[in-house]
Amino acid sequence: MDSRKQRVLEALIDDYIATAEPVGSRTLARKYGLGVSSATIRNEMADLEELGYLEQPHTSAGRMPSDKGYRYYVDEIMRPTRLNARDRERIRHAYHVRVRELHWFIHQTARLVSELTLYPSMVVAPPLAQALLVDLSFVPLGSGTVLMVLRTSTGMVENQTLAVPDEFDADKLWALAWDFTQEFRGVSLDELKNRILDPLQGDINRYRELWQLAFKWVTGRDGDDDKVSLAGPLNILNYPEFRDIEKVRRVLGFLETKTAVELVSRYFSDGVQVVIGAESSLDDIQDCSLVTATYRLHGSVVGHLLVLGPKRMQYNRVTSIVEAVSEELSRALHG
Amino acid sequence: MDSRKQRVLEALIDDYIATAEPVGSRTLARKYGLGVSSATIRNEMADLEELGYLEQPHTSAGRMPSDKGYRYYVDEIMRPTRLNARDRERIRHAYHVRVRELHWFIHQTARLVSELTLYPSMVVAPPLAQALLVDLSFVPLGSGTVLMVLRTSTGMVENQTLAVPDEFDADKLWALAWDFTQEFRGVSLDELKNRILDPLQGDINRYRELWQLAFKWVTGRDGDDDKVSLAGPLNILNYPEFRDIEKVRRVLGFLETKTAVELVSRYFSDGVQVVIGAESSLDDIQDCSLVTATYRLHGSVVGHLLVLGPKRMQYNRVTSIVEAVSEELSRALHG
DNA sequence: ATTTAGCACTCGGACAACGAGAGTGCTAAT
DNA sequence: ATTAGCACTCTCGTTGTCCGAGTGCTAAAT
Repeated sequence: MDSRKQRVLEALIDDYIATAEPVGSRTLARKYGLGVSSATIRNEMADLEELGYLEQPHTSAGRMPSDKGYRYYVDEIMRPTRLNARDRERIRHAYHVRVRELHWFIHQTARLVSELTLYPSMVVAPPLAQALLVDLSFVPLGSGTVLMVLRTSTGMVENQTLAVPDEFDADKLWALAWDFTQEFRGVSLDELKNRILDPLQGDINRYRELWQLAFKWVTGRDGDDDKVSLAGPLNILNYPEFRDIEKVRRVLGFLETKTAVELVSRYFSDGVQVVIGAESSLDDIQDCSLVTATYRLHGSVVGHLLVLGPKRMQYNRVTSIVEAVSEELSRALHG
Repeated sequence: MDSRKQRVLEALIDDYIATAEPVGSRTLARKYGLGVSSATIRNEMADLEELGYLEQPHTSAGRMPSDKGYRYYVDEIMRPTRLNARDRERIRHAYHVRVRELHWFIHQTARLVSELTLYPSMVVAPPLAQALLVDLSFVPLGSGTVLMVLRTSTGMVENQTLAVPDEFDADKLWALAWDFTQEFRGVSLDELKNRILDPLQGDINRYRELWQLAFKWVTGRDGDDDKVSLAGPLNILNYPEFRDIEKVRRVLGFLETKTAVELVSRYFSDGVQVVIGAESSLDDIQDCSLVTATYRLHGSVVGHLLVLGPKRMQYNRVTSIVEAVSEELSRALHG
């Protein structure tokens, strides 16, 4: 792979990304200043194909990048672009608000990323199972309902209104929450699940039912509702590779069922990762690429951020965006 | 419109609903026991077309119902079907849970309806603007954050975590919430917006900033986030009329932007309503029908429920489902 | 030893011609 | 009033043809 081959590959991928059409030698010679004739390029292309970087949909068509070609492009050729001032500003100011709710951050981030990239984007919240319980409190709302508020070490504040069997006054509830917190502070929700619910003694006994409700609620929080925020799914309809309704169904279905959560935990390591086509080994998104990044809370990786698009994705722009946003998000969560 | 025409129209619509193909006279004569020959039916069909109930995509095709035809079918011909035991059970048990969160009910309902009908479904929560403030409370979460909890007369419990300027202890917060509640109880959020924020005096003055935050939060709640729950949008991909990506984009876009909220308030009256095609005068869903219903809280209508599908919708089944669910939901909210 | 011009070849897509099939409307017979 | 029969119309799928884009190869040029 000499440097001219690289330049040919780069030009071809750039063109294919822009047009979604197989690229021929003539086009390449004309539009990109490669300084050689189309015949020479033809030879180079034949070589690149033999090496596995390009493929041909059929004999007399131009060539398009293979997964391996994209991989080489992403790893070796592509240089990160600097985002324009407008986008940088947008990212910088995205989190300047009073709201401190983790869900809000997640949601906001997904929207921001999908609007900047024009691809669908998902943000995965810190997995609750690994979070440690910080405290639990109850807020009496009257008429037999109570608001339970759970705080965890990942900064999540989850809450839910429940119907409770008896009326409780504020003091009783306060005492109960206190006891609960004392009992379980610092325990991970995952581990909590395996705790046997001690038969309660003494004073506490009267609150058994509420205690049990709380326990059940706290440990039952891993239904992945709300843990993932999806934005801009319809963006994929703008790309010609999704003209086929079956593909749309697969991809949107994939996004909707949030299989991505599981997937993303596989590309867990820090930093920006690119997954191209079949590399994900997920049938539904064989024709897609993903760009993922992690974000941090107090220095440790707690969640992921993900962009899904056609393989013909603007990798350099997307990776830049994803990197900038994940950094800004980590910074915002820290403060 | 004699009774035989009615029967022909009914058979034709039933067939068209089942097949999505224009129906010819021969098919009608063969599959439905109308007791007359295809020639007779042909004459009837010609009449029905002249009356505006049917239309022909082109000369030598069968016929399909026009909007007017569907309208007649819905209003005059169709008889409600009794749901099967399984579905009835499903609806009856849908709300047997301890969770008392309005959002949960909304979400659950949307899912239930879309799964039963196999069409996309939306549920619109009670408009906050018209709700009256019942009370506001603050829960200190430590490290400069506070959870604000708002209760309204529509049973909504909204809450949000905010970063606050100073540390507050529980007593101060309690006092502040008490004052806030005293000041504004019974005021609708809409009206509250027009209240001038009295310059605070005396003791309260110290909390000015938190007070303002709370006020801003309470009155700023009508961004329609969360007010609408959408389920099963991808169901439309199962119907052949949405083979075309442009239509899909329009309809999913319509659902995503939640224009439906505004639309639905126009069909506000109680009970189950059917809107067919152009009747909605919304370009994006010209090829769709909607079935809407209202649900009640303590006897008065507070929200809506909506199913969107192709005009070729199973009107009788959908109306039955929507009716049963909205009743069950009202019942559940009442308790 | 590379590069390039030239040329024959291949393949898909667009287009027209065509026939089959479905369905109609009309007329005449029942 | 109904129905059988028939000519007519229109769509859709198939087939054949042509065109253009693009290739690979060979031979000439640098």
